[in-house]
Amino acid sequence: MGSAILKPMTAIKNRDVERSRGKIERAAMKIFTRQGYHGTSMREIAGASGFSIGNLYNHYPTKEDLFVALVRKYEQRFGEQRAKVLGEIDDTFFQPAQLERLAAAVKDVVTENPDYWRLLYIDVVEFGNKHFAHTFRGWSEQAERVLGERLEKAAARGPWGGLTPTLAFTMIYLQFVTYYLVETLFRGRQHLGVPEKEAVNQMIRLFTEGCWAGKQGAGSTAGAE
Amino acid sequence: MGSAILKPMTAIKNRDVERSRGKIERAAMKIFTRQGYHGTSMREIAGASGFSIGNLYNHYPTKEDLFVALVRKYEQRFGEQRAKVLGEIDDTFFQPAQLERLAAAVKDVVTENPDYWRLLYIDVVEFGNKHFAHTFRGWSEQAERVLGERLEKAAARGPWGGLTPTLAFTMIYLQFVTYYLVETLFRGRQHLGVPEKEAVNQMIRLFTEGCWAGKQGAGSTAGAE
DNA sequence: TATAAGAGAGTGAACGCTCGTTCGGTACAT
DNA sequence: ATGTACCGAACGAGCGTTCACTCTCTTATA
Repeated sequence: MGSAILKPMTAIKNRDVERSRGKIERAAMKIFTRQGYHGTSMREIAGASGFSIGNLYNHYPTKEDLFVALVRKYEQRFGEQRAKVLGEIDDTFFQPAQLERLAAAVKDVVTENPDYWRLLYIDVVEFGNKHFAHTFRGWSEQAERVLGERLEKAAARGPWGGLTPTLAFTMIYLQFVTYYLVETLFRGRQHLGVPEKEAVNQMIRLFTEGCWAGKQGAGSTAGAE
Repeated sequence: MGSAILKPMTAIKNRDVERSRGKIERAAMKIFTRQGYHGTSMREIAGASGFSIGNLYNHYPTKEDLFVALVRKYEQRFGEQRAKVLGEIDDTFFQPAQLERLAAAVKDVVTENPDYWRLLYIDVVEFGNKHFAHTFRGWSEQAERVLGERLEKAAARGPWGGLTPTLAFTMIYLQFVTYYLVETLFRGRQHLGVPEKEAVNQMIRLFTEGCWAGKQGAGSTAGAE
């Protein structure tokens, strides 16, 4: 109670502290994601952020605590960006034009946050996925929460057979993520052998129309030979 | 020529050398993939392999050379395994039953080689993808080479619209890989919210039948409500 | 209003330790 | 004798972390 009156300084100071931590974390992120956790020294981070080694330990008890701070910060930032992108999609998810928009959105989210994925990979190989594991549990529940109502409306619009709309959407989303991850982070320029536009086109066609020539009605409409 | 006669020892010795290197590389792989490149010391590798530090340098000029040897070895091993699995698939690729077999095969390849993927992630974050980048270029060309004839036969069997069989197959393959990678390496147990069997079932359904309720003939054949 | 006391951001030398790598050496097969 | 797989102490550099310190504000007291 009344802490704002008893300590008016904290409000001003906190802004400086946050600015310093921002500087430190920006520098740390840059180096960690390019050299890995064990390949990065506190001295490098200190030098790049413009602070002394000692001061780093005023803000973060250990090197790992600094790393964890980065994980939390960029996890939240990425989560917000993803939620924003998914929020802008209307309930016509599965129409080709809408999937094209989804692909473009995924491209932005993936290519604008390469360091988020690098952080994830660092955690996987150097910490046994200790800090990120929770992200991958209940992924579809998250999708359900964010897209639930709209997906139900989409589901009511057509025949779905045994296909679950939420699952279908998550799989399509994942396919786009994988495509752009390989293209950017793994430097597989045109890894599918065709330009991006064509690759996306093909993915959408596959997802919307399917590829099974033997499907119920198709066999009779086109010559098999 | 005649080196086998001039140097009979080398043949015998080489076997010992290969056995030693095998021991070293097995130990190195285990530690590298659990702690990253910079998080692993030559002393640890020496201890785990049962050799001295000095002897490691008789076989590998530097620590990075040892790492590169691992990359080449396991890249080849993984490539062979993948080729074997793909070779066993007959030319009815896109039938649900066949895709189910493909999913099972991908599951084996992914879950039996988690360290291959860890090595890849290490290279991405600690070496800027220096050693693995070439793997991701011309991926579909590789698929074309391995599956070419069979895919052409499959292509001749049905109507494909604008869909390229090779691309379709690669995308399906990638989707399965992604699914099992997330399940095993990223510990996202049932990350799609349903058991594996159901998830694979849904993926296959999506790929074979598509999900677009508005597709040409579907509206009239099934009740939309 | 002037001032002493306190809190805490920032510093960098120093500590104990581990790192990758080197090198003089042994043991043994040819 | 020659070559080589193997050893392990030693080297210089660099690591994460600590600590005694300064400087700048805020707050309490006179």
